[in-house]
Amino acid sequence: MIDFVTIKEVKLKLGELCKSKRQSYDMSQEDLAEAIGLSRYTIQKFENGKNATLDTVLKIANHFALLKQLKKAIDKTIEDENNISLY
Amino acid sequence: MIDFVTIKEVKLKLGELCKSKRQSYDMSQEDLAEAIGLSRYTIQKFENGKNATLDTVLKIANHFALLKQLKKAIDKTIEDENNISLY
DNA sequence: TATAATTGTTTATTATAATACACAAAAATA
DNA sequence: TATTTTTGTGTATTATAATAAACAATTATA
Repeated sequence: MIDFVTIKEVKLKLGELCKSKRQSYDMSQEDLAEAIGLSRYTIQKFENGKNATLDTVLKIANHFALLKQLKKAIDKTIEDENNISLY
Repeated sequence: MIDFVTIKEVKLKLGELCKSKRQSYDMSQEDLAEAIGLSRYTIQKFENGKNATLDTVLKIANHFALLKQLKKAIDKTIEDENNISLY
């Protein structure tokens, strides 16, 4: 399995997720921006795969109730780190 | 289940994950910084839960081969969005 | 315990994300 | 089709993340 994932790809995916969630809530970019105290331009850029700050990403994730899921994933990754493979 | 997860918590968790991965590879902050072309100060701040850019986070994730896992998680979240609950 | 390595912290500077406008293009809707 | 809404894009300014360098405080190791 030789499928590389690039940083750019992930940024585009994150933007896609934001757009997908936002539309499911019937919100415009303006609505979302206002709801979480960011400018529409920041949302606009994020949804199109541009660089952003962690705070921006997490504010969006928080608004769409994704923080718990994210924390769990991080916890699991840390735990996996400690369990040395038995094989 | 009323367990809130805050943005600050997640940032601290991400820093913890970075430190955990880094140490498992027997790298110092300086080693990691050099390996991915960032300054040690940037790694230092990230590991201690400060704000960072998405690029910084993804460069670190990429170095520890976590991008594929991340992309999968995003894809799954997007898919879940489209599958309206059947219950 | 002395030495070396790593981490934490400070200051000044540079690069860039975020903001606030405005306006055009595109999409939705009346 | 006309009107409204939403999205995309540009420019200038502000806020702040990233860098670089030095030094103190810890932690590891000889």
